[in-house]
Amino acid sequence: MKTPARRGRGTRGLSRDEVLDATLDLAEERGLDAVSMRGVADRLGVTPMALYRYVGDKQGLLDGLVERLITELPDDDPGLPWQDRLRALGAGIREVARRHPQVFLLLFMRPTVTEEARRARDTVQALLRSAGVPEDVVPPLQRLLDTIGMGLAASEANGRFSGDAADVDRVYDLAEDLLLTAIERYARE
Amino acid sequence: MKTPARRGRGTRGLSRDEVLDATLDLAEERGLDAVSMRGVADRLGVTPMALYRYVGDKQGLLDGLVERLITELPDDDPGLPWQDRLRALGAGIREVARRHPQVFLLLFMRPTVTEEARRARDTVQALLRSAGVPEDVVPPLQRLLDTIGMGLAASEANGRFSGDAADVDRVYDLAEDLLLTAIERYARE
DNA sequence: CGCTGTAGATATACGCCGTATATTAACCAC
DNA sequence: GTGGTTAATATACGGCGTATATCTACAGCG
Repeated sequence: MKTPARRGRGTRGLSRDEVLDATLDLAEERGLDAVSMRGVADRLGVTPMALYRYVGDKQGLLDGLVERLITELPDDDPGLPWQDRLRALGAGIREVARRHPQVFLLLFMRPTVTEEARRARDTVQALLRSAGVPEDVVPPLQRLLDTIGMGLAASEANGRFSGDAADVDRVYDLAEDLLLTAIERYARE
Repeated sequence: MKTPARRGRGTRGLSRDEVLDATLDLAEERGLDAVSMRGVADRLGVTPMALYRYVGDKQGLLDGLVERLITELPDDDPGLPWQDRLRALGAGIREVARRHPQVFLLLFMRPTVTEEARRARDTVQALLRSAGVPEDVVPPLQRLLDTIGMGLAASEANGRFSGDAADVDRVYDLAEDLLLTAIERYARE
């Protein structure tokens, strides 16, 4: 047995998924500031430079993190009434933001280009269509919806809403009310 | 003349305002990543350690930056109709975000505690009151307003809205429409 | 005027970061 | 086996935040 450790020199054993798993764990445990090439590599029992093959560079690592965040969102169930689907989506976003407060902010910095992001966008647009929103309003309204959901979740998770939990809930209730009536109004026209 | 340079060793010549001015300039010219203790110090012709007396540490520097961002918002004119005041505020936020895209994201990470932030919050609340929004709805609605404005501005300035300018404008129009009718609805009750 | 305490700056150094470059070791096809 | 390729390591560089120690110009006081 020449390779006592799990991975020898030229052995292919690492993978992009493994790297991102470790990164997400690290971010959850010790915050985004603790996410460094060296930190992730240590957690994998590997040299920092080994990561570059799989994520390109540090920015690529963060992009991968964002990608993962989106996949943590709950699946949409098109069978439900659109109101319930909207609420479920909101709750999902809120939970993801709570789990990864600082990482969540990265969502504001990247355009919707990855496959996962596209899928999430299409989900919301399908939801709006099934609510009866006319086609030309769907794209901008989807963007507005995204922004409000992400903005609220980011604010709460990062402590910008400093009051007690009940106050924060009121803001969410208000947003929900506002959005539901807006969608209904556009659907009626 | 023993002190050829403007600031000799023990001369008191630096100030917190001077430091933050230089920081904001640097951030605008070369982005947030270029904002480092060394970078700011260089721009002031000073040693990095000299900054610590005025801003505490790097986080304090960034907090000061956020504070400055808020003061860049346009002044509110209570004489105007509340609809116009709301639009002016939105345009102001949008412009600040455009000028300092990355710095703007820091707003999501800090609670509303500084004097400047409090003033901005009170402005929005006063606006809502003068629109006739009942007292118990004012605080949560103000938070929602803030979040939507900041979320849209942050998204646009950081490139999350990838489409052309007309598409982005449509989102803002939609938000404005949505908020105006919502405020009117709450004011009527 | 000289003395001294102190405030405001510098000098130096440490450990961490991202990553460019060069090297090495395991595997594959022939 | 042997050569080429792939996936890892080793090393090094410049920049970062900042702890610590030092220095120096001034203020207050006799």
